Order: sequence, then C-alpha cells, then structure tokens
Amino acid sequence: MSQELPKQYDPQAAQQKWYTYWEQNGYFNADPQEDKPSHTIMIPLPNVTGALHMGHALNGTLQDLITRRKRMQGFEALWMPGTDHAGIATQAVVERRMFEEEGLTRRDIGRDALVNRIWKWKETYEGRILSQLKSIGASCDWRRTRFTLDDVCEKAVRRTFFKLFKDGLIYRGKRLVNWDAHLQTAVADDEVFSEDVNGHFWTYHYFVVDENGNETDTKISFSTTRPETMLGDTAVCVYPGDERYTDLVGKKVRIPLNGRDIPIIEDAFLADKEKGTGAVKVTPAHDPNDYACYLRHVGKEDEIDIINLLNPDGTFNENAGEYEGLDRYAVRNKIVEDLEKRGCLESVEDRVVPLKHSDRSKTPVEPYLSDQWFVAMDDPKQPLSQNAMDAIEDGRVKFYPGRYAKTYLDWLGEKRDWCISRQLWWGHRIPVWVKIIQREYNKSERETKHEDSHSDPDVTAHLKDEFKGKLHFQSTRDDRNGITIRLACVDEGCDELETILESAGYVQDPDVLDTWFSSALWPQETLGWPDTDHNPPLNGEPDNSGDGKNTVLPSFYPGDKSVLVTSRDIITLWVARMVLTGLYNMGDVPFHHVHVHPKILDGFGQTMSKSKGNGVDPVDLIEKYGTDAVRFTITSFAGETQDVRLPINYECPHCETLIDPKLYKLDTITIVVPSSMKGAFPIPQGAAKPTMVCTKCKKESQFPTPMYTPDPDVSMATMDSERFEYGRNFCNKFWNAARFAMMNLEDYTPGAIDEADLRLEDRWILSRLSSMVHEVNEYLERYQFDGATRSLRDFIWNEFCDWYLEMIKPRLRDEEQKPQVQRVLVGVLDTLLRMLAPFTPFIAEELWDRLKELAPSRGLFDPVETTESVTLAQWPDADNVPRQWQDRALEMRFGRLQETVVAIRNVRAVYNIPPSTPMKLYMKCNEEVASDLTDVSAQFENLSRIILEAAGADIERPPGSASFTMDDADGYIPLEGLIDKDAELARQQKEKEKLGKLIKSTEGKLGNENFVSKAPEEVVAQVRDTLAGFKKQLESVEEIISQLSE
RNA sequence: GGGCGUAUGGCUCAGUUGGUUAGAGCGUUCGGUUCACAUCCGAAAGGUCGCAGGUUCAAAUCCUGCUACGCCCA
Repeated sequence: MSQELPKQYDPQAAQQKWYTYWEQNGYFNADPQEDKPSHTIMIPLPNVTGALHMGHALNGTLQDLITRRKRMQGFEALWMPGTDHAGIATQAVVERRMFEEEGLTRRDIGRDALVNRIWKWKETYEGRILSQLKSIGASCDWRRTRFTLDDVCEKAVRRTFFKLFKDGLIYRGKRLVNWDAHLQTAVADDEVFSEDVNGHFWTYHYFVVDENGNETDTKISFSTTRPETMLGDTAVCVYPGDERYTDLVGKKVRIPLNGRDIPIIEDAFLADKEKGTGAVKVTPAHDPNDYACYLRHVGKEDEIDIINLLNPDGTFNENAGEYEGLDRYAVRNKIVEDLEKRGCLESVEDRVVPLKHSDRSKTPVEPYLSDQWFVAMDDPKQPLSQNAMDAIEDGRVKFYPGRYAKTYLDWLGEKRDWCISRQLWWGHRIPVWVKIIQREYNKSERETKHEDSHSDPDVTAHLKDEFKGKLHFQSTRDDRNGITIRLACVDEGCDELETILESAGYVQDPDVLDTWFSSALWPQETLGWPDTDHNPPLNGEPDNSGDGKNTVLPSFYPGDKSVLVTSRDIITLWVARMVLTGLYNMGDVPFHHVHVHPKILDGFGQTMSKSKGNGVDPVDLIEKYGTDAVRFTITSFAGETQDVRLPINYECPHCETLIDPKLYKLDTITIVVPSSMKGAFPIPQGAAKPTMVCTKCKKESQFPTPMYTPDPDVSMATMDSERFEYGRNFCNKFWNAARFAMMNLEDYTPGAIDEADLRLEDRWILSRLSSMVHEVNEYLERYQFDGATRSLRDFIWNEFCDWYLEMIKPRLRDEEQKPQVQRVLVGVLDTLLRMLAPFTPFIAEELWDRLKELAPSRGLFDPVETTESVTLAQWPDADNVPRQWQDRALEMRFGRLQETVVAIRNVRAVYNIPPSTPMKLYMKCNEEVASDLTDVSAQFENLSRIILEAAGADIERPPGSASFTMDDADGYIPLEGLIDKDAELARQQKEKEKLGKLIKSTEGKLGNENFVSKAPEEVVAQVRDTLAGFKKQLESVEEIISQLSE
C-alpha cells in the first residue's frame, strides 16, 4: 500500500482538493446531449438580502444529492444556480443601513444613486451566497449563474409583460395599500406591525333625506375611531333584513359637514347586527373592510362610489373640501369640533385602539388607495389560474408529499388577480409609458372604461416596420376628471421605440415589478427564453454551440424528470406562478415533481432568522464538522413532516463550553440570547453591550445578536449544535472501515467470484447490501431522504462494520482464502462509495481515489476497470446490485448466529468476565441447527472468544454454567468459580417472569374466539409460533432454575 | 377566522397498507489500551405512544371531539 490512511478523516483537505478537481473537469456542466435524457433542477433563488442559513443548507444539500444521483444514473443533470434581487427586502436593507450610517434617505440621493448602492450590496452578497453554496459541495453549473435583474432575465420579463399586456391580461387598477406617509411609500403587509394606542370612540349621526333632497328627522347613528374619514364616506351599511333599518335601505343620508348624500345599503359581511347601532359608515378608499364591501357591490344595482381623501404626505386633498391641506390628525380634531357644533356628536369614550405601524418608520400607516398594475388570473380567454390548477389535477405536476397540492390548489382557486407593481426603485421597471390627455368634459358622454388599441398619431408617424408588433397601446378614459390615459407597452429590445415615446410626451411608469414576477419566469429565463436563436451565455460569453438555435431551452425545459425542491412557504408565491407562466409562455410545465422539504426550527420551535438571533451560518458548522458531516446530518432531517427542531447552543470562544440559549422578550419581538447573558436589551443608557459569560471559564464574549453590530476586535461566540456529531461520527466510521479494508487490499487481484467460495457472511452481506440499495432507491424516489440516510447508516455501521468486517478478519489473515474475500470486500466497498457519493461526496471521492490505486478493476462477478471519479460511476440499482442476492432464509440463519453471539457477550458483561478469559460453549438444539452452528464455529471464537465444544440434542447443562435460551436452541457456558449461583438464579428468575408475562398475553389473544375466527390465518399461525417459542424458552429456563436450585 | 402539520423514553426523531416483545441517535449507568475506528467497542436502565371517546378479533397507527404548540393564508 502506497500510504496508509490517517486514523481520522480530514474533511477540509478533501473538500478543497475535490471541489476544485470536479470543477476543473467540468463535471458540473450540463449541455444539451442527444443520446442522454436530461434532468433539471432550478435552485430556489436565494435573496441577495443576506447570507444563507440552515434552511438554505438543507435545500441546497437535497438538490445536490438529487443532481449527483441523476448524473450517476446517466442523466445530463443540470442544477441551475442564481440569485434573486428581492425588491423590497434588499432595498429596505440598503436604505436602513444608509440611514443609520449616513443619515441619508432615498429621497436625498435619488433613484439612480440608490440603485447603484444596491447593486454594490448585491455584488457582495451574491458572492457570499455562491461561495456558501460551494462550501456545501453544490454541483451547480456555475457557468449558467443568473441574477433576476441581469440582461437575460430582463428580456424574459419584458417579453412576458408585453405578451400579457397585448393579450389584455394586464390592467391598471386601484388597490388599498399600507401607506407610510412619513416615508411616502407603500409597505408590504409583513412590514407592518400592530400596536395598541390610546384613542377615542366617537358616536354621531347622519340624517336621512327624502326624495326631494330635504333632511328628515330620521337619523342613523354609528361609531368610529377615525371620524375624519367621514368626508370620504360613500354609503351607510346595515345588515340585510335588520328590522331597524328595513324601511331605510335604498334611501339616502346626508353627510353633515359637506352635504353629500350617500345611499343606505345592505351588506352581510360588513355590518354586524349585534354590534352598536348595527349600522356602519363605509369609506372604501380608507378602510380595507369597506373597500372589500365596495368591491362586492361593483357592477351591482347598489354600486357605491369611492373617494380618496389623502395626499401621499398624509394631508387631505381637494376631495376634503374646506379641510384640504390639513394633516389627517388635524382634520380629525376639527371634524369632531364641527360635528359637536352641529349637534351631530352623541358621545365620546376613551378606547385603546390597535393601530398598524410601519416597521420602517415606526409611524402609523394609512390604508391608501393607489394605482397598481394587475395580471388577470381568470380571464376567459386565458384562464391562467385554472390552467395551473389543471396541471396538478391531471398529474403533469406532482407534489411530494402530496398534501401540499391542496395549498397550491386552494390558493389558485381563489383566482385573485395578481398585483405586480411595487412603489420601489430596485427592480424591473414596468415597461409601460403613460401619457395623460386632457379632454373637454362632456356630460352626455357615458363613461367608457376601455378603448382598446388606441394608437397615437404622434408616435405612429415615427414608427418603422421593424417595430411592428413591438408596441401596444391601451387607453382608459376617465370622464370624472376629463382625461384620457394612454398607455404604451414596449417589447424587449426596442430602446429606440422608448425614445420615440418619450419625445412624444410619454413618461415611463415609475413603479417596478413585484419580485415574484421575475422569479416566476426562473425556469425559462435562465435557459434563455425568449431567445430561440442563441443559447444563453456561459460565464457571460456568447454560447454558439447551438448552431443558430437555442438548444439549451428545449433540452432542459422541463427536462425528462425535472424536480423543484423548495420549502412550503413559497408554494403559492413562487411554485404556482412558475407553473402558470410556464404554461403561458412555453405551453408546458416547468417541472414534473415538487418536493417540499421541512423547515428547520430552533430548539424553541421558532423559525431561524438573523433577526431573531438564532440563525446559524452553515459555514461555521462546516468548518467544525466538515461538509459531508453537515450534509449527512441535515439530510437525515428531511422526512415528510413539516418542521424539524435543531437545538442550538452558543460556544464559548475561550474554552469551547456550550452555553444554552434562552428566549428574551422585547416589546414586540422575542429574540434568542445566551442563558448566561450579562446586561440587557435595549442597552440602558451608558451601559456596556450585553455579553455572554461562560459558565465554566467565566470569561466574557460577544454573541451574535440582531440588536447591535458586533465589535470585530472582541472574541465572538459561535452557534453550534451537537446534532452534527451524528454525521461526523458516521463519516469517521466509514472512513475507518475503508481504511481497514484498504490495509488488507495490498495484494488484491481482480477476478470473478466463484459462488462456491462464498461463505455465510459473504452471502449475508450481499443479501443485506441488495436490500439496502433497493430500500435507499425507493426512499429517494419518494423524496424521503431521512429514510435513505437511516438505511445507509444502519447498513454500514451495524452490518458491514459490526459484523461483516469482524467476521472476515481471520480470512484476511489466511493467504489461501484472502483473494476471494478481498474481492467481496472490494465489491461491497465499491458499491458503498457509489451510494455515498451523492450524500457525502468528498469522503466518497477521496476514498474512491485511494481505492482506485489498490483495486483499479473491480466488480463482484464481472470485474471491470473503474471510473476516474466516483462522480462518473454508475449509480447502484437493480442492474448492478440484483435483487436476487437477497436471501431471507440465509438471513434467518445468520440471525441465529448473531443472537448467540449477543447472548454470549451478555454473559461476559453480566459476570464481568474479561475478553481475555477463554470460555466454552455447549449448545442444545436439534441436529439441523447443530450442524449450522458447527459450520460457523470459528466465528464464535473470532467474535466472542468462546469455543463451541459441542452442539446437539443430547447436550446436558454442565454444572455451574451460565445459560441462555433462544427459540430453537439453548446455550450453556460453564463458569465454575466465576459466577455466583444465586446471581445466575436471579437472572434466570427474571427471565422466567418476563416469559411468563409474554405467554399470558399471547395465550389471552389465542383464547379469544373472535381473534381465532376473524383474524387472517397467517396472523393466527404467527401468534401460535410465537407462543410455542416462548413456551419452549420458558421450559428451558425452568429446567435451568430447577438445576440451579438443587 | 380558514387551511396544513406536530404531540412516542431526559433531548431529537423513526414507526410503510391496523397484527413487532414500540425502534434509533444523543444523553445516562456499568464494563472495556481485542492488531480499522475512544469521532470507538460491549452491556444495561429508561416509554400506560398528548387527553377523552369510538370503530375493530386487534389501534402509536383509522374516525370524532378536546388540549397544547408550530407554520401558511385572511
């Protein structure tokens, strides 16, 4: 042997060496192949907001595992990498940092400067993310790395938008958003928190007016916490059939302060008979529930108006009449005053009101009606939602586990139009140019909502032929304001056209698209769609291998067996939309399987995140345990449940002691800190930052927390989890098994194995190997990774190492028997390396490489030259590990041997007999069992340092023996002088009791008439067998006891 | 409010279509310098499977209700 393996596996060295080797040899590259099926995995594009966490590590590991296995199965397997610009999240991080560090807001620096800063941020984090992925061993085709804002994606986004626009599936509409009047931006629902504030509850009334428009004495009262919104009331609403108001429904009331008359309508969802007066005022433009009510009545007979009162800065606009220009809170005070003056105010009470605040400015948000862009999901011509639902229902797309299909279908089934515009600067600009044309307001003209395909002579005059079909107009006439809004949408790649529009007075819409719009196109855009003439660039350079055609797209979309691997929180936002756009643009689904893996939670059951202080950087774990260990452990988590708990400790940087975490409650959030934290959050004035005090060495250190930026000069605790020892120990165990094997392979010669030379243990390990291989494959086909790792580990540790390797040691020392057993050993090891390659690729490659030197040609019955890299080897399946190797009967016989060995070891342990003390064994059993045991007698000596003296039916228990009983044999070990008679008696008495209980319950079962008559025959027969076995053992035990008692 | 999921030894989890003496890893206890591995080997203790009903010859497994927790959507 050239060089003996070290006793411990060094993951860091192997990682560096092999990752570079794989990359340099282009093993990760996937290109169109004519003679190979293709397999595609599109990475769930990580946000460039920050670094990857454990959830990403799990997600990435599983994708890599699948991809590596597919490669070995003969697929051209593509794992497509890339990152997402993550609009609002990234812009928010950059803006916040800019404000904290320089006191600047985005308005101070302007659109271009902000976007530049975000690009810089992106470069940093994209690099970080990609290097993290590489450190987990990700075998992505890095040449194809995409970013959702890059040129290739930009084209796909523009084309899709244009197509949708042209097809009439995109429209402009109103929507209530959370408006941050301080920052003058809309904030997403998850960026809003609710906080109780002291407010008031005002009750006042409006008077009903008669047909002639005169106020009557009838009044309707109601209460509100926001009286200023009355200026935008467009109805009063009561519960349908409420006796108090039946006569009034359909009539009108007059708003006292502006004299506007509004209808009284019925709505079961908005009004509550039981609450207050049962009537509510409806302000559609300033309350989400009222807006929903408004939508319910659109197009109906009792359709109501909608009036916006707010300016973007929080002051009231012209619709507020005399209150115009005042801040909303000033208006509130004045309204209350004015109502009181008019005698309309009935009562005021103090009340604590839950109020939504912006996470970013900490000021209250206003529901604000704004213009947004929508994609119609349920258009009769193109029912986008329904098409995506059909793909599930007819089986083109399958979820694993299947229950997640419900999440997908339920959400799509709502068929809610998709709001695709965001009031941000970071993202794809909406490719629509707007021109507002003032017109004479003509009262006789009826309001028309759309005038399709209105062309603009100012523009069309300049159009060349080449722009045909690249420009599409849509006009909306707003009669209330006497204007026509003309929208022009431009296809991708027509910069000149955009210039023409702008010189004709068109202005590009300032909004950007929802991040999910570009990520919805991920499976197409990364493969170069809509360009049908060129393959997508490689490493930024043109790829002309397609010979004037895009061959990559048809090869890998959707691939013969493409799968998406993701976590469940984006099934609706992302998965559903990829299917939807895939069908719309490509006419085919983007993948056939969707595997939804668990979420990783901390020890308290909370999701992990940086902002909670419980986020773990996988790279820290990899440094400590090695990539393979982290991969194997994390893979063992991935079953069919939703969540997995991963308790995390802090590790003292001075002495490596582990410190438990604890939950720490702040006002609105709960964070995780060390249980031995010194100090408090928020940091009291003048106090030092909180530190972690080590319980052992008492030294202080910093710990990762979202509450302040760490000081780079002070030692920092890292997050750690003992769970990863599982994977590390496994890797080390396997390493040593291989090490042992290789130490005994110096003079290995390849050759076909003669079945006659196979011993019991050889046949057994091959039988077990075959079972394991097929079990693992079945688990993997069902995406049950936890089961796969379990099977592998159990086989390798508990069967291959514990039994097989131990059993073949004598033969490896015997020159005559050596060649045959070496071949079996090499064959099994070879299969294991191939099995492990997708799970723990580095250790597999390292050992493959070393085994290659000793045994370049291997294979059990038909040795062949092995491959250069395990990456290129054939995946173990029915072709190379036949099911025929499985032999139940043989495994049963082997089981008896194991049982005997365990019983002997037990005797040694109980009586504390050192292994060096030789023992003798007598087995009482029938002749068949006796001959079986005699055949393997050498193993008793080998495995438990005992000599099988005799076996047969006429064996008598030697006096002073320790005894054990099994179903078909009893064992006696003479230990005169070494054991205490009373101790042995007690041991046997205990055994007797146990058997007595088992017999009683089994007899009870068989005594039950119903059981015997109704249960299937084989079940009854099995129970009878079991009982017979118990009874036989009891008999033996009783005999032993009686002998001991003599 | 709706949906999904989870409650199994101290901890983290397995337990396939109901039929096993309910398993594993870690932790605990006892014993080990056996020539691959102390990141190891051998042995042991430890569970009325969240609670209450029901179906069945038979329930950790199926059904109903309840409780607790988690996630998603509103």
